[in-house]
Amino acid sequence: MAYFRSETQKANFVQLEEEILNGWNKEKTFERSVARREGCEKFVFIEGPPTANGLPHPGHILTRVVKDLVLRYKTMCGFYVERKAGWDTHGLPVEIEVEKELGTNSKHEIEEYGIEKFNQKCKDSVFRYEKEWVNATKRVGFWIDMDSPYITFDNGYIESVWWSLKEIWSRGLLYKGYKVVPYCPRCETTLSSHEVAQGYEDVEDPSIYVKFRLKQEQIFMLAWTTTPWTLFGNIALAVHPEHTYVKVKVKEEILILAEARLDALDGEYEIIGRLKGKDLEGKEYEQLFEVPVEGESHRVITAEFVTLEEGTGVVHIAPAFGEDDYEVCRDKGLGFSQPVDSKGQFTSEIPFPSLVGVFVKDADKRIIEMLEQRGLLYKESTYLHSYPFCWRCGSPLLYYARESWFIGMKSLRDKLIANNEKINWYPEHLKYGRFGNFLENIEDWALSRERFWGTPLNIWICEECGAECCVGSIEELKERAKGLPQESDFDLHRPYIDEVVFRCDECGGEMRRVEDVIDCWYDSGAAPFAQWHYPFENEEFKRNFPANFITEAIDQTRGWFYSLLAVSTAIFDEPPYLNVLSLGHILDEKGVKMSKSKGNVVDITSILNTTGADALRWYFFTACPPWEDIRFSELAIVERQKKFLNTLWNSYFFFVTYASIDEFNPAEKAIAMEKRSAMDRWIMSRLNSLIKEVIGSLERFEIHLAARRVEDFVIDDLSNWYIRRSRRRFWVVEENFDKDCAYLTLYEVLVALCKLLAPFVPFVTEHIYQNIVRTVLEEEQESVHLCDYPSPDESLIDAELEDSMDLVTKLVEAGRRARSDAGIKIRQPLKEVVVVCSKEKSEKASSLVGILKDELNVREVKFEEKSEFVAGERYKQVGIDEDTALFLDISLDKSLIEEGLVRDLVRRIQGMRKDLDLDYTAKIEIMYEGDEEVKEAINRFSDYISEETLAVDIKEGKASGSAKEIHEKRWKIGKKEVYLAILTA
RNA sequence: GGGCUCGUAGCUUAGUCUGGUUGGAGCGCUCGGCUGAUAACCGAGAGGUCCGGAGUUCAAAUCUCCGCGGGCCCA
Repeated sequence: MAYFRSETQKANFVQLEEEILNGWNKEKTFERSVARREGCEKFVFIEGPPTANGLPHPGHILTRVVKDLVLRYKTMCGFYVERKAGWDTHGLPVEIEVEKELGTNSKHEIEEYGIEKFNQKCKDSVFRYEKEWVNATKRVGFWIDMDSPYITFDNGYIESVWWSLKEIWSRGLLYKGYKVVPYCPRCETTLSSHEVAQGYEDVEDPSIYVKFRLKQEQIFMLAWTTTPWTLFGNIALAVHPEHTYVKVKVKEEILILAEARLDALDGEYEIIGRLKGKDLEGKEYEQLFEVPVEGESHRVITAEFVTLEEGTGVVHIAPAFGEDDYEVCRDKGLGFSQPVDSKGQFTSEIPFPSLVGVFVKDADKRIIEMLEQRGLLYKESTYLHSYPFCWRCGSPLLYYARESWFIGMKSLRDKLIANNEKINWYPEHLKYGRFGNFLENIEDWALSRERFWGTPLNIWICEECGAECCVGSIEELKERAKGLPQESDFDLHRPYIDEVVFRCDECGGEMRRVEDVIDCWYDSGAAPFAQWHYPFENEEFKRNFPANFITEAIDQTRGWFYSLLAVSTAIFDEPPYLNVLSLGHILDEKGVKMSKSKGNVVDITSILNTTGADALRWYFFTACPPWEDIRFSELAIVERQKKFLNTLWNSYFFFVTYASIDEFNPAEKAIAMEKRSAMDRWIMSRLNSLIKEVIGSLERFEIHLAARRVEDFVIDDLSNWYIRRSRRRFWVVEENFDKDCAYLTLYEVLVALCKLLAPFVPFVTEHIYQNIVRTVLEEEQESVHLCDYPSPDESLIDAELEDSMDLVTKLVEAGRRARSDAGIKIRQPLKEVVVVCSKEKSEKASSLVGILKDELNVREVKFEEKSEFVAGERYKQVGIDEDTALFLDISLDKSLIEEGLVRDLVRRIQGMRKDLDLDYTAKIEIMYEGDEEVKEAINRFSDYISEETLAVDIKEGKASGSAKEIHEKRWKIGKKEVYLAILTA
């Protein structure tokens, strides 16, 4: 009875994977793999939540399989690895998708449409492609709990976020300020940096040099700008404290500018004085236009950001229209002026009635004219630079100061840096590179968004006295807001929350919520605790913090990787994760980023349906280091499958085919390793060396090295050497010890390989495991994914033996080359090969001499020392290294020729068996016709021929009759004509 | 425009941190061999300005600087 199910030589991976998926589903294998480790040391993972309002992209799939590999590996290593899925559901990108659908173009239109309806649409849209996400996730084998995911729009999640914001607020870190943000005056909305990045275009803007007259002196500061309209908001002029400035006489006027920027002047000038920038500090100048200003203004200040690359070294500062401008004015305690409204039009604050209500960019020309008239324009030209435009409507964006709520990250800078110290980054350069630099220069977090679909900012302000109150829980909300429905399903989103009004504790006035929602990056940054509804439900969070591992693509460095660290540092002063793997992106075949607009996004689903998930996974793992960009190639996926998965399959196929024939049962055999052959000990040694390397690489997230090592092992060591060299041992008909050793060794290697590869290619390994383990060893785990990861058995690693095999391989290669050079095919037996080498080497190789003999098809292998061997003419020589060479005796005699002829005949008969697709065990009869030499050779070697070809009878003559099936062919072997026929029942 | 990163045969890549034999593989190509040996395998061959330039050094794919190109982030 055969113990193993027989297989087809060609695997149908797609079908196999679907069967395995069904099996896992039925057996609850994932759940059991997690549960089995309950109580063990935890390996905490946080899923970076995707948004399901679009289809999953190849990059998402890559991230998912890398996560899966690591989590499966850690589970098999004995860790308790829970995996909670998550969905990111808030934010501007969601709103924009809905706006597209509704055809709205501004906030105003949304309000008209109704916030309630709009938010409902947003909520509906975020799971539009949930099914596709779930299917793709399952199909690629990513084991994650999608039945109880965390969802950022859930009340419980929002409540945790609120709690955390209140923590921050009560420490005085959540404050209201102004932020200069890119703003579309037509859509009346701020844009995210991502949107802004999409809209840069090269444009020509005016370039003007403006003269600012110093008070009490007939001297002008010369400043340069490309945005004349911002001059109405001018508050200060900035110079660099250390650079040299010059007073120059031009015609009748005295101008001040940086010495290094004298090029900016036209015509003749005379330098009449030099001074440092800091010497100019505090000088007051006359306002260009009479615009009301709150606070101090119109004096010269110093700033490090002033450069000498363009302009005059004197920078016009308008805090309402520039981020640097705003910050420097704030730092120096200067005032503020905002003569532009939210539509980008001048307000009545400016002293020119004809410009009131005019769009700022349209006013440039007239402003220049007015300067000219007042004699304040030094010169005018145009300037080509890149400027951002609204990606939706094409309007030029304005940098515009808006009221905004901030988290004071700057004051947490040292803590952020200290916490980053505790994190291992893969690749390492990010730690102090991109990420570290970012932390060094960290800015306060602009948290609020003047939008609709997001976690509402939980701050209420008294309309009477301005008192602030931050609500940290639903409980607190209900307490404060009389008349709020007490049922628990009150939706915390806008617009409902907007209607909740408090009574002010201070003055009894009405408190209303700040209308903003918060940046959705804060939502996902809160995932470590909010996914467990901490602190309202405590236990899970405490066991799951900090996380051991997160991984996402490189673009998350300043995204989620940062928001996690920022939130966690602000609230717990702990790093939220200890290891972070940053993945590269997937580019198309030409190395260009995949994007919808370019239409070069690959359809992963079709690859999964035609080639399979294991092949895709293996490609991702082997293609390059995980942190580098992959040039995606569908052809390469198929190639790797052919190369690796097919070879693995064929090794397995070879085993089950012969193990079935021989009714081999591993449960009944136990043979100590030292009793097995050198070949067996060698492959086991290689296997254990491999296990060691794979574990080492995986611990460093060098997934590509681990995978490539296994691939080399399977193809070179196992298939092309061990199995090829050992196959005759399996063909022996009768029971014998050596055959048992071979079966047992191959079996053990395959089982270990299954476990080793299970995290990489979970489907095919499960399939193989089910057939070769579960069928015979019932006490074993029911799934390969429930097994322990292999650990290397050092006692089986024999470095010396591996060395010797290396040497033999080299000798074989040399021998084959010698044959090739001499034009003698391998089927032709030769008399001897002489290896000239050191004594040390010959001792090494001597135990493996049988392999050499067989591979090179020679009757004898001799070892000689260099000094003692003189090669005759009949030897073909091939050098190996300085003191090693191989000499092949290429002389032929009658018996060698005859033996060669016999092997040729056997080869033909085997070919004919294959033509008929005969069963491996089917017996045949042979009939032949040929000359005397053929007849003699066949007679002399009839036993050998019968054994090799499973012939029960060999007769001379032509086949005829109808009792048997006849397959006949005429062959030319060398110069001889031979007729061969095989007869089968 | 700035920061980080990658650039090695037609393609995919190892080697770069830690400078030192003749820069290794695989796919593809040419020739030969082998096959109850798997869309496989073996041997040989063609194919490299190691992105370009400069520098450091006895010696540079490797270290430094300046460019060019791709990618990401930021403006």
